Amino acid sequence: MDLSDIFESASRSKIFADRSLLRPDYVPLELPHREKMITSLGRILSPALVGDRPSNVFVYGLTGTGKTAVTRYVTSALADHASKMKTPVPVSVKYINTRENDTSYRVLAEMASGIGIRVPFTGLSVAEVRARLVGALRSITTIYVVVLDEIDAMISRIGDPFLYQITRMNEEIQPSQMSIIGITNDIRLADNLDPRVKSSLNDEQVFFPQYQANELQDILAERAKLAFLPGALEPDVIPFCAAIGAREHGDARRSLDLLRRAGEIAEIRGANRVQRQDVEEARAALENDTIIDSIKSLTLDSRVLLLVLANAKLRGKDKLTSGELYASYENIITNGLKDNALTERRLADLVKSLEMSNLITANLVSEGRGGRTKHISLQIDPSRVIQSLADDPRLGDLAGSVGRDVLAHHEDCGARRWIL
DNA sequence: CGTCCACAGGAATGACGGGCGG
DNA sequence: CCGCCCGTCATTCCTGTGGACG
Repeated sequence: MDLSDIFESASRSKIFADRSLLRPDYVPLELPHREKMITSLGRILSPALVGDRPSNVFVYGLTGTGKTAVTRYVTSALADHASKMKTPVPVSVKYINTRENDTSYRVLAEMASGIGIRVPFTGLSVAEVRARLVGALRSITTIYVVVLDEIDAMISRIGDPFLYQITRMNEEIQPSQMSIIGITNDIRLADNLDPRVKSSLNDEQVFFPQYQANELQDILAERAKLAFLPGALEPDVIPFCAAIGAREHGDARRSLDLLRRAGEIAEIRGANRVQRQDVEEARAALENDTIIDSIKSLTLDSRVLLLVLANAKLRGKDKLTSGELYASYENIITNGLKDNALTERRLADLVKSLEMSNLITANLVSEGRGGRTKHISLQIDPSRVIQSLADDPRLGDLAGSVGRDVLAHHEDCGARRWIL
């Protein structure tokens, strides 16, 4: 088979009609079981069409409950409608993901770009960016609806004073007006906010409950109708994907990912139907992907931490204290990897970020006279860690020897010891 | 009931590369 | 090209702390 055959067969899929409909960022035209949220958000924003500033809104709901899709859908419908019917005041809409744009500078820069102002992505002072944004809004007249997605991520990084600053901008940007839609999956976010921010941002709320399994089925079926070729899905595939998503807090994104990945697996298999078995494999593959991806993005120091934890776990010690971890880490680093090990303080931050990416857990414990420390343990299969680190030229040998040593360890119990 | 362990984690500071405006 | 400011990484110095031990 030559290349053109491969490309040819790939372009004539036996499974997918349009794979892009299953991508996570696709905003569908139909959002089943979200009619209520669509109408309430629409009602909240509708004053924009008659030239009034809509209230600020908080949109609550766990991941994969359709917050982002509904908000994007409603805001873009609002903008379309406004431009079509030539409203007295034009309406502009900007969607900003504050996890990707997680500094005040970048958020302000994105806000500026939403009304056509280009700001260099670094180099100016925050105050300067803000001034340009305000100036631009003042020079035109618009109702500017700004969506701040994953706003909890932003607040934990830059804090709510920034949010307060944004809400206060309204006083300076006349004749323009601005509304903020904050999207969060932290249900209790408002409780921890500065009361002033809370009162101005929390005028209106839209809550997104978890999807039930049967609702997820509807969503998947709706999407599958166009994404897959007729008859490409075994009848139990969609219910199975829905069941998995339902079990994980009613997460539609998760279900859709599974469905797409299962389709890809079936396609690679050369089959023309997706089976339940493909979904099983898709689940394992997706899990593996996120682990590999997060390990790949780590620095040498964090990788060594994982390696130490993997080694300990393979030897039956699944918990290390911060002190033990640091000692082993320092040992490896100074034995030829780098000149200087990081300090304990810095390592504490690395541990924290590893914990954030769910690779490890770190529980604060106090053992009286034994002191106060963290019990740190690997959350993933240690062989995965070793496998992922084996192609790091700096760690390959080390990772390999951990693996070999454990093999040897199993063969003749404890005859050899591999010292970290 | 105070001590004291083994850290946690905040604050201040600095080095550094990127990228502006002038 | 300079001076400035940015975000990021890292260090130094520091105060805080849950609970077993004495």
